[in-house]
Order: sequence, then structure tokens, then C-alpha cells
Amino acid sequence: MEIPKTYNPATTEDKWYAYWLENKFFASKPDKNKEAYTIVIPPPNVTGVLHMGHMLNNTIQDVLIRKARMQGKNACWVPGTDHASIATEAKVVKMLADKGIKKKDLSREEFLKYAFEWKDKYGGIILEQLKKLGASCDWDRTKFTMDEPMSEQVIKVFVDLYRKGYIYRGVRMVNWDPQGKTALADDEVIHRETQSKMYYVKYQIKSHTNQAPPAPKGGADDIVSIPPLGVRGLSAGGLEYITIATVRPETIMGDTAVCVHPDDERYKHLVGKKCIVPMINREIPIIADEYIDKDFGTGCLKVTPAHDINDYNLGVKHNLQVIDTINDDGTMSAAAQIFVGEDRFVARKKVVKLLDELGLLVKTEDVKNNVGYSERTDAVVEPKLSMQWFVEMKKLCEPALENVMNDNIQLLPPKFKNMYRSWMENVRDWCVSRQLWWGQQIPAYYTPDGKTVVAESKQEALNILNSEARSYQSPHKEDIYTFEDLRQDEDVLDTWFSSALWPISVFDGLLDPDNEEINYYYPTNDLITAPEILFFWVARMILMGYEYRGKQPFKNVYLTGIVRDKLGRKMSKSLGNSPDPIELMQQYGADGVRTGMLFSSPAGNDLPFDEKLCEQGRNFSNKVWNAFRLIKGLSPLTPEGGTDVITSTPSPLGRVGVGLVPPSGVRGLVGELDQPFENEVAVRWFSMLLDEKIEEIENLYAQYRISDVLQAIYKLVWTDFCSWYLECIKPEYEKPIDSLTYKHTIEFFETLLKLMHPFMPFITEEIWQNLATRKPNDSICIAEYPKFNPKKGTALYYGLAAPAFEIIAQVRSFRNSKGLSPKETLPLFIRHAQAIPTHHAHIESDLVTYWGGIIKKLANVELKLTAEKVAGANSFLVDLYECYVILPQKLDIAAEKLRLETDLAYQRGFLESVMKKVGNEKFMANAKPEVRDSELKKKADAESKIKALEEALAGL
RNA sequence: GGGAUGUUAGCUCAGCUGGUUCAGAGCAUCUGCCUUACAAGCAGAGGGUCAAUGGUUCGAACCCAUUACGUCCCA
Repeated sequence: MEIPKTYNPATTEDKWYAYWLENKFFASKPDKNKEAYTIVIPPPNVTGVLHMGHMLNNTIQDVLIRKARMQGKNACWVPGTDHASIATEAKVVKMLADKGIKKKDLSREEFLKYAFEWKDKYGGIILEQLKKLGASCDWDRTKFTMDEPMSEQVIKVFVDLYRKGYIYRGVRMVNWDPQGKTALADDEVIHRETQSKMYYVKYQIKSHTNQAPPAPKGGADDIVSIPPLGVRGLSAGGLEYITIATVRPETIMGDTAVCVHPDDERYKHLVGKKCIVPMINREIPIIADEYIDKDFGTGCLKVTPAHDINDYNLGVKHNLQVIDTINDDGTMSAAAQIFVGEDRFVARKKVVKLLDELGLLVKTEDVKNNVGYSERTDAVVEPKLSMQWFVEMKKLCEPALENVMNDNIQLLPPKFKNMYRSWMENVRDWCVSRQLWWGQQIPAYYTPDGKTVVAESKQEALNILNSEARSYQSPHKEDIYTFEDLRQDEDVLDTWFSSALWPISVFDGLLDPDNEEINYYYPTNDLITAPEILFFWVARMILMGYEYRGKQPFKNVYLTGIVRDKLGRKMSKSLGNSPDPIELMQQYGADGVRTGMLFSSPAGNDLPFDEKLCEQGRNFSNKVWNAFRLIKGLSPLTPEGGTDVITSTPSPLGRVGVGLVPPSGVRGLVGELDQPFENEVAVRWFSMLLDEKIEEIENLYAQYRISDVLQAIYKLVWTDFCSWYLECIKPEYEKPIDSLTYKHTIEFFETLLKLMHPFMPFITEEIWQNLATRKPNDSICIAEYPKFNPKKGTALYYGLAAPAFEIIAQVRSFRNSKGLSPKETLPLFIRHAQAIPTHHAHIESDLVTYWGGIIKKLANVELKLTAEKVAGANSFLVDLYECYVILPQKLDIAAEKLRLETDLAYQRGFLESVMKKVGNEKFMANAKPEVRDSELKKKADAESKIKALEEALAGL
């Protein structure tokens, strides 16, 4: 049967993935005799579909885990998904809305039922897509952050942290997302420079103090309503005004002071007086504080403690009233008195119009300012005071900071340490409550008489309350509180709170902290994630890791870059600039896309993605495929010997790749050939090269230079193996190959396949299965990864490979430039340029002895040694070998002269630069001896070359 | 505004503790080839004042300073 000329991934990928799963190659169980190598997946959102970022991230994880598995480690890659409370709840709400169902008409239980249905339907998509990529996860371990045992662990930790005093409830200014109707953590707010308007508004100064309207008392809910005055009267002449500048005029109704700098001469006289809030005519004090920037705006700040964090702090300092004029949904509240129920942005327009009508709007200016947007809903974030749960971070962060700074946990690349430190040193308490239903409901219970209990269950809460009550009131033996009395906090926990436990909770390390799995797999080895969530997620995992295991959750954090399009924009759904990964894999094969992603993505660098990279990956697959075709076609038998390399015997696996069957091997051959010497040289050379490269690749892996590993493999396979080695040993058409070379070639190829496997799992499996007879249920993915053997000293033939190849290339170049066919055999003479010391007497013949056969074959020359210069020939210099090619055309003396002169000029220039050093006393005195010696050698070599070139020129 | 970090071939990037294995790789480009593994290919070739300026040094892509431009983080 024919092997197709091009590799077709479609016919192999699903087949081998199914085979891997059937044989449970990716499954891991604790095994004390084996070293564990563990990765926990950054759990993708259940709402998500696979995007290019996942592709990059998961390919890197798969490369690392597959290599570890082949190296005999107990490789465990734990997959799973994240419940992503805000994003998922938003999707479910929308889905329900499309069905005509409103969330507020549903009970919590009903809503969660819908949400789980939605999750069951769509939540697994992304994991299925990862299988297409070839991800070798242990799928039996798949976790979801809201699975019962996962949630239980979250609750347990919340209660524990509360009891340790790390969790508290308090009124805080939070970032409110009026669309998602929930508080956001600071880092869920994206600040973008936005074109805004600065409004300059006049506030009237109150001239006498006896007519102050009653100041509202208490909280925001009981603001006394003040009817707007006959506003026209205010603009009458003779009144004094103070002008403030604001970008948020709709918050004017919530103002409770105007603040100036104490040293500001313009306003000094006003401090202590009162002014009147426009439109609603409430009196507020004019205060002074050094916080004010005299040069910003008018130097007067309107203070709205309910709607700005800085104003809030001022309010606390000066004991100001707080009036919350905005509802949870972003509309104006009753406390605003005017435009009640209008959206804040509509209200802004109306306020501006009204101010203008009242003659209080002095001017407007265009300004650029930073506006916070919700990461999830993109709504403008509203600073809002509300009751939230917080985690006190300061102390928890200490080990998390220390162990990153001392490299117990290594960030790759390390440049992220700085960023990490500045964040950890200035950490703020973490707001962990979210006003949503999708997530772990906060285990806090409230009694009708205002008590709060945090407990793992309602029953536990009840027990605590009642036993406390009994101890206070000893006569009472019966329970005071009943089940019905307790009301659980409505809010759920921030999703990151559960993600923070991920490396522990996937092994059930919190409910059963001494179980075999957590003890075996934790700490995990490598975490692969994006720098954007270094703080959101990585830092929090680290601090939880130290708090609950006393150890780091992982040893290395590999930070990938952002996948960008050709224009440098981040790939995103909204921009529509991201290719569909599934389509890409159909087009180029999963292996092609995997290699494409990794060709150019050093750790921490962004990946400017171009489909061309996938094309390059696909071409590489094809190259490997064709090497396979060549090797498969090699036969160590003479055709007359009855070669039957390709038969129709069924494979023992019952899954025959492209209808091929492994050859019967090299035993019992008829008509075996002796190994020609040039094949022996090629085999020995490649064998040494392979060892060298395996070592190099191992070193690159150790530094997590994954991109460089791939490039090294690429070059080794394409250039060294295909272009040089295979061309060296390839027999003439339909001629057999000697069995020794054949055997080595198969071995080399197999080693290369193993090196490639972590990057290109599918094609390597397909070829590996067809290259030789395999045991049943065997796979390259569990084959032993190549180890490098220490070198047995430098062999002469090895060092001579480079000049030999250079000579071949030079001859080809001559041929090319003269338009000669490669089929035409040319005479080539080689002579050594230097007067040779006796112990090197054979050096020139060594090159020819070892490599002569190969030079003859690949350059198609008739090779002769010469002691004399060859007149009338084209000459070139490789190292110190003078080579002369005789071409059928007459030598073009002028061109040859020019070429030699150019070369000579370069060599003379080079010699000059070397002489500068050698002739410099300070250099000779200061430079290291090895540097000095190498310079002296360069000098000698250059002199020899110059001499040779001069002679060649003279000979023309 | 403060801090971090970067600028090397048309593109994407290597380049370790300063010294011709220091100016490199892959892709792209150009030239010639449908040569029995591969045109998704083969064989060659041409591309760079290492952002700019100044300094340290016998010697700088590399160390220092300033500037320009870019990216990221924080205010």
C-alpha cells in the first residue's frame, strides 16, 4: 500500500486520542516508588469556549507533562472548570430573559437549578476542545469549583479564616457594578482613559446663618426631603459664590461639604461658612484640608462621601454626613430628591441642563480622565458604600511575598517579581462577597435580634447560638433560637476565593488534610498561567497554600504572554480578531497548531500570532512524514532477496495507521550488504550530534525555554537529520541499504520522534506505531525519553563534519551560480594551506579519508588531493583547506580575481583588528590567558589565509 | 506623575559573567531546480552603524548616564 505524499492529520488524531484514553495512559495514582510531577490546570470558565490564549497555555502544559511522563515520572495533570460567578450568572440571566423569565421572579433554588442545567449543557465544551488539542489530562480527576466537595472546602476555609480573625464584615467603599449588581474587587476594575467633560458649577455662599435648613440625620435612608426653592431667586445679583469643578455633576445632590486647601488665599475667608447645594438647596459646610490640590480645577472640591473613595475618607476625617443618592441599579435614589429613578448618565445630562437654566453652570471643559469599568460587564463602576465581607490580607501575604522573593517559588521570567512585590507590599483587604446567587453562599447566619454567626452549616450555627445563650442565661435549658430564626447571608463568595484553594482542593486537602493524594501530589510542580492573573489568582493560591499546607502550592510559575493579532491587538471575541482554534486545527492539524503556537513564544513575551506559524507547523509535520516515507521505503534487502517491507499483515494493535505494517526488522536477511565506510562516518557523526543535542535540549527545558527547545528540535530534524544525514546514507534509487545503517537510522528516527512527541503527539504516535512492531497497548507517550550519554572524547571525524559540509555547500554554490546541473560530476582538488607540523601530517587526508566519500556523493565531485596549487581553477578556502573546482567553462579571471580580492580585504581587515589587540601591551597584560591564546591563534590562521589568497591571486 | 521593562535583518526573536564559535536563528525575500521521501519541497544567495548621544575600558550589542519611542504596573 502507498503511503500518502502528504500527512493527513484528520485520519490520525481522533484515532490516537481515543487509543490513549482507552489505555488510560494519562491516569495517575499515587505511587511512592515514582517521583510525582503535577500540574493543575488553570480552570477555564464554564462559560468559555477555547480561545488562542487557552491554546498556548494548554499546549505548554501538555508539553511539560508529556515529557515528564516519558521520563518515567508519575505525571498528573488535573483538569477542571471554574464556576465564574459573575460571568456565568450574567449568561444564565440572559438565557432566562430570552425565555421571558425574570431572575427576580425566581427563588434562589429555582435559579440555581436553571444555572446548573446551563452548566451541564455548556460547561464541558472547553474540556472537549482541549482533547482535540491532544491535552493529556487525567480526565477521571476533572473537577468543577462548585462540585459538592469543592464547595465544602471553600466553606470550611471561610469559617476557619473567620475564626482565626482574618475575615470581617464592614461598611466599605466598594467598586459597584450597577449592571451585574455586585461589588467588584479592585483588580476586577479596568481603568481606561476616557474623554469626559469637566463642569464648573457655582455654589452660593450662605450669607447669614439663621436660616439653615434642618440637617438630615442618620443614614442615607432617612434624608429629609427638601423641596427645590424658587431657583430664580438665587441668581439675583449681589450674592457670593464659590465655583467647583466636577466630572460627575449628577452626584451634586449627595454633596455634604465643599473643601478647599487651608493655605489657599482665594478661599481662606470662606472656611467655616456654609454654602448651598444647587438645585436642592441644602446647606453644607465649607471645610479645609491639605488633601486638596490647589492647582486642580478651581481648587475647590465638592465632597460626596457616598460616591467617591477620596471624598469618603475626607468625610470620615471631618465627620461629614453621607448621602447615598444612587440606587444599586445605577438610578437616582429618593435621597437625590430630583431625577429620582433616572439612570445616573441620564441624570447627568438633566442636571447639567438644569444647572445651566439656573445660571449656575460657569463653563464646561473637555478632559481626559481615568474611568473604572467592570471587567465582566463593562459597566462604569460606581464607588458605593455597602456592607461586605473582607479578608484581612496583611499577615496572610507575608509568607506569600517572602517565598517568591527568595525563589522558593520561581516566577518565570523573573522580571515579574518586582510587580509581584509591589502588589503584595501594598495589598488591600480583599472584598470577597458578591451580590449573586451562582457560587458558594456565604456561611454567615443572622438572628432576628441582630446576632451574626459564621458556621459551616445552619445546624452548626444554631448549636453555637443556643449554647452561647445557655451559658449567658443559665436557668434556661431549652433552645432560644430555632431553625426558622436563622437567615443566611444572601451573598456568595468571590470566585477567586474558591480558585485560591484549587491546588489543594482538587486533592481534597482541606476536608481530609492528611490523605494520600494531597501528601503525594502537593506541592505541585509547575503552574502555567497569564501574568494578568498573577494577583487575582497566583498570589492568592500561594497565600492559601502556606496557610493551609504550610508549603508552596507549586515550585514554578510559567507566565505566558498575551496572544495578539498582527496589529498587536489582544485577541478578543468583541474585536472578532481571533481565529477559531478548532478550525485552525482542522486546517493545519493539532500538531501543526501546537508547534505554530510555540515557535515564537518565550516565557512572558506576548505572542504575535500569525496563521503562517501554523503553516510552518504543518509543513514541519509533513517533513517528518516524508522522512518516514523515505525510511519506510529503505530496504536492507536486495530486491531479488524478496523484499516485502510493505505487506498486508494486520497490525497486532488492530489499529493500522495508514495501512502499514512494521517491517520485520533486520534479522535473517538475505543478501545483506556490508556497511560502506561513508555510511559508518555518517552514522557515527549523527550519533554524536544527537547526544550533544539531547543534552542541549535538556538544558533548555531546565530553563523553561520551551520555544528554544522546539527550535532546536526543528533544526535537528530538518537540517541535520533530513538534509544531511538522510542524504548521506540514502542509497541510489531502488538500491538496498546495508542492514547496520538501516538499523541505526531507525533508531535515530525513533529517538527524534520521542524528542518531538511532547510537541507533536499525534504524528509521532502514528509514525512510531508504524515504524516497528510494537507490543500490544504500547505507545510513544509512555516510551522512555532519550537520555544523553556522556561523550567519549572528541572524535576527529566529528570535528571535520563542519568543513566537509562547508565544502559541499561551496561546490553547490559554484554549480548554482554557473547554472550547472547537479548531475554533472566536477573535479575537486583539496590542499591544506598551512605548513603542517609533523604530528598533524595527516590532517588533510583525514578530512578526505573520513568525509571524502560523502563529499563525493553530496557534491557530486571527483575528489583528488593535491600538494600543489591548481592553476586555472575556481578556488575557495574552507578553514585552511584550499579547494579547487574545475568547471567546464573557462575560468572567468576577472570575476575570480574580484572574489579573491574581496576575501583578502576582509582577512586583512580581520588581521588588523587582531593585531590591535595582540600589539597592545595592556591587552597582553590584562586579558585572560585563554583569550590571549585564542587571539594568537586567530592571528596565525588569518596570516595563513592571507598567504593562501595572495598566492592564489598571483597564480591567476 | 512614580516604578518596572524593552528597542538587534522586512517580521518574530536568540545573543550567559564585556574579547571572531559576536553580529546569529526561524520565517519572509531573491536565484536556480517538478533531481524517484517531501514544490507543504530541494540547492544556493542577499539582508543589520545592535534606537540615539556621551562615558567607562586595551576592547562595548552587552557596563554607566542622558534622550527618543514602545509596553506593563501603580497613582
